[in-house]
Amino acid sequence: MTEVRTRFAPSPTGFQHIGGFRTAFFAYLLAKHYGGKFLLRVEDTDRERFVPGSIRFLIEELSWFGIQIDEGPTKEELHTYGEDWDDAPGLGGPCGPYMQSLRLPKYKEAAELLIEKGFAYRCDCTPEMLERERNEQMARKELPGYSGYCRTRNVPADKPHVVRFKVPQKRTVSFNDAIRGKVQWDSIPHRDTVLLKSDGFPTYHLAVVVDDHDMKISHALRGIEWLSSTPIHLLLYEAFGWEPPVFAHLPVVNGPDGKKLSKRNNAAKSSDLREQGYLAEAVLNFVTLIGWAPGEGSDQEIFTREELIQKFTLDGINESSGVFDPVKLAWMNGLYIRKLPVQEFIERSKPFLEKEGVVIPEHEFAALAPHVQERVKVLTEVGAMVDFLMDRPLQRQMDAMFGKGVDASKAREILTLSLERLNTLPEFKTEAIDQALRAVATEVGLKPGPAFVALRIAVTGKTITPPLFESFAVLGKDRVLSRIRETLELLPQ
RNA sequence: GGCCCCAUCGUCUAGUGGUUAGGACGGUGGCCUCUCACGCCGCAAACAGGGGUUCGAGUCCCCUUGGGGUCACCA
Repeated sequence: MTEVRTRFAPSPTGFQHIGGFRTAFFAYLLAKHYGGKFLLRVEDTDRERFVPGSIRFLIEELSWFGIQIDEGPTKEELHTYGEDWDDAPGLGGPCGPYMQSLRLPKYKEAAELLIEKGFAYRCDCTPEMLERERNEQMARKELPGYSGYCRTRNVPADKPHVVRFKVPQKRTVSFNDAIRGKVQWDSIPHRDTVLLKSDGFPTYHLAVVVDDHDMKISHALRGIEWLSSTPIHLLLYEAFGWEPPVFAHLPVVNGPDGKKLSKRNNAAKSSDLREQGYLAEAVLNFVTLIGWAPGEGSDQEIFTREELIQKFTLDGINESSGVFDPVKLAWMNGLYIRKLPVQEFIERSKPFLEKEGVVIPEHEFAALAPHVQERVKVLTEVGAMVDFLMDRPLQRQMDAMFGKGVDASKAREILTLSLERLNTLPEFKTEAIDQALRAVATEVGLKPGPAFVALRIAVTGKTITPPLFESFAVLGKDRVLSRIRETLELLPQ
């Protein structure tokens, strides 16, 4: 088998949503599975839709996911677009440039070749003429499309023109899709389509065929929306006399509302996920599982990147569309957070704490980290879990203190007794606090649960916190006692 | 509308002619328990419909229905 080479070929028209990245993951995983190469090619053939910053976004996100690009735009190529930033990677490779706007001569040459061979022709029909033609066709209830008026007119090269592909009307075309099996058309559902635009830029059809061939792409993975233009591409390969790659048309990823993922959909943007405290490895794992499964009766769903590479093959890809379920992602993210070594959990949490203004001594956070780790699904939840460690006035949820046999006077009793017992503790450590407080509960005639509600709120202000005794131990005797005293003042008589 | 793709619990999926249709998320009941989580145990929940083929269909074929895509000098 020749080298497996796949590419992710986005157009820089804005941010990529999670569905776009899944395409990249699949291409990457496939290449790596077979020990091949994964390339990034920028399909910037539409100058009007170009959005500055989108290439940078793409490369940085891929890097966040830990995906190494083997070949792609060089720093100079990026620079051409003002997409250079300080640590832009210098990708490059033997098949460059990797930005289509920098490959214009290649497309022109290819178009000329096709004209010479009689597979294409120049056309100088104006947009107005085409529009009129289309309207007439619609009026006659015909399928709209170019009539082929210029096929035999021999439009000279020095006049403004486009180059059109001479699409044979009566032809059977079929190919073997790696995911769907044989797909066949008994006639070509396209008219003479444009290959080279009048501004000298290629259309997608020409560019993708020329580049995939030029870059020796072995497997072309793309969204299923491309399936219906595959006949054009196949015909183009035939006209050039080139061997087409293996095509794999991927199923769609929909949002939770069942509609195609878009900017409107929540949680569709990878950089948002990062800011929301999701881990790259969890997102990679989860997103790969939309439309792919290991098969063979396996029900494994937690995979390291290496396992993914090892198990990923095209026949594990589904043919039907899937839904991106943020709820399950959150679950999986929680799983990944819990699997993190504590120290790494601490490190990864830091930026989030900082951003939320939760400033606490590292050793205090570290002491509670193991408990926090199993209580959060996303890193943005860490702050609220430990901010009671900050030295600032507490906002206490006083009303939550009452109920289940606890009224104001009972609360006072609990707090007063706790104050006394904690104060006389020889060692302010978890175990000792545990014993002392349980004894208090017993003495006031309450079960630990209800009794500790008052203490929890008194000392942390909240109803939901890491384990109580550990939290007290970290806070230290002075802070705990003074917070209890403060609360005593707040209690109604 | 023509052409093409798709169809298993709410969701992600396993299944490749013979299964009590399995797992996971979510839901729900319980255990554990200082709150919240974690963990563990249980329950509910699916083969879109109709025809074939076959001794036997979730699995193969056809039709219907329902989704989706595509028919540009956008990708």
